[in-house]
Amino acid sequence: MTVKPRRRLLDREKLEADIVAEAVRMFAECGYEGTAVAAIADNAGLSKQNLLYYFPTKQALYRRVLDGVLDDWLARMESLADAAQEPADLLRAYIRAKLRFSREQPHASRVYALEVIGGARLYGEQIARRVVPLLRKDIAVFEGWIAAGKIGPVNATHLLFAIWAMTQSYADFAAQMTLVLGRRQLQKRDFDEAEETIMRMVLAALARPA
Amino acid sequence: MTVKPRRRLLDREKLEADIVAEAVRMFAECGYEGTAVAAIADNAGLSKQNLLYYFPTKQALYRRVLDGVLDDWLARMESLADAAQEPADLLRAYIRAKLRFSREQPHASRVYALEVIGGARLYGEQIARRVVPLLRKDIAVFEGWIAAGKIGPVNATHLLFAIWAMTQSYADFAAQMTLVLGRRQLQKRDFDEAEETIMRMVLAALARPA
DNA sequence: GTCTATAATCGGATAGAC
DNA sequence: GTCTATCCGATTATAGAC
Repeated sequence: MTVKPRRRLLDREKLEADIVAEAVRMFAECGYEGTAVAAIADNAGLSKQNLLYYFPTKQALYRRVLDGVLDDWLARMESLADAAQEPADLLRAYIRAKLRFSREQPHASRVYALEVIGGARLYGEQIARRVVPLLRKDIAVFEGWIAAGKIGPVNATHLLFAIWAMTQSYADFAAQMTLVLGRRQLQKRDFDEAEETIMRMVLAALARPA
Repeated sequence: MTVKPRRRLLDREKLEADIVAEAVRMFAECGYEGTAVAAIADNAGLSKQNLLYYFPTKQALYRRVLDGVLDDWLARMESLADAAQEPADLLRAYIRAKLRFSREQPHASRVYALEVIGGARLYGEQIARRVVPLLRKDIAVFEGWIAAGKIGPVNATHLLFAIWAMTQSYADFAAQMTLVLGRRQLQKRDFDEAEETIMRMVLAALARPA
């Protein structure tokens, strides 16, 4: 009596997860309007009509995709800000986590970027609710360090924008980077070198004036 | 005999420029697939059929838009790399020019970013032909400085990626930045602070080891 | 839950008169 | 060059049988 519904629930969750995974990939590659629900369904192995049974509208699926993107990203990042570590250690962990997300979930990064570039019309409220407070908190942490004299008087807001931009671009601009590097795709080595270069820039910028 | 055609040519150029300007705005806000030719035509003050007389297909218009984006951007940037200035001066001019482009032509920046994020399917060849050689040349300039001992041994490729990412993001991620800053749109002051912060990071990273 | 069928609309593109 | 009219494929979404 309780076993069967539980079993079915898991099946359904698995199916929905498959659909969402395929939707992430397609929205990232073709954009929201450029992606046909039928194409997502095909690649996920079910009919368009059946997909629309699980997700009543394309917008609902899209929101669900972005929910998942934020869930994953926030789970990786939230644990960082409240640690009472040294600035250099915390920043390395932060940059490493964000770069790792760009490497492991490039489609997720790109779907988010596409939404923001388009003015966050469909998902701006969630960004304001879930992302912005976190960014503000990070900025406050930086400013706390400055006030405590742990780092030099850098502009905390733009420092965070810079870290975000540099790490994000290894997902969003990978196509251009591979052209410059002459590779088919970015390698682990590229991300290691990115981390080192970004860390060098950030740490150097934080130095206290002599 | 020569006057009339000349006059008409100018009219046509002006009309096409208007169409392209409107197309840039719409492609940036809605993406390629999300933009209807009819909407561009409406906003430019002519009929869809008439627009398709000037630009035979939507793709042709899109390519023309990106041609214009690159023309503008390259004209602003190309003059920088061959100057035999000091690294710090040249980098400030470079970062300033790129930030200025993000500020004055945010739509152009975003159309380009959308194309790259989508894998540069429609315009990759042109990027490979017109952009990549320039980026490689910039990287070579950095490496020349390192070899000459003018700057420390930074990774030139990733340094350029970082500069590109940081400056580009003030167009592409403006929607998120305004949410964080609590402003309706980015101000000149924000770009000044961005320039200062980015310059600080880049210059600090270039310092020779003691 | 899955299938067949279909509604309803929109999009890019063309034909041909003026 | 511009207009009216129209084609035709694709797309989201729904109805209803099984």
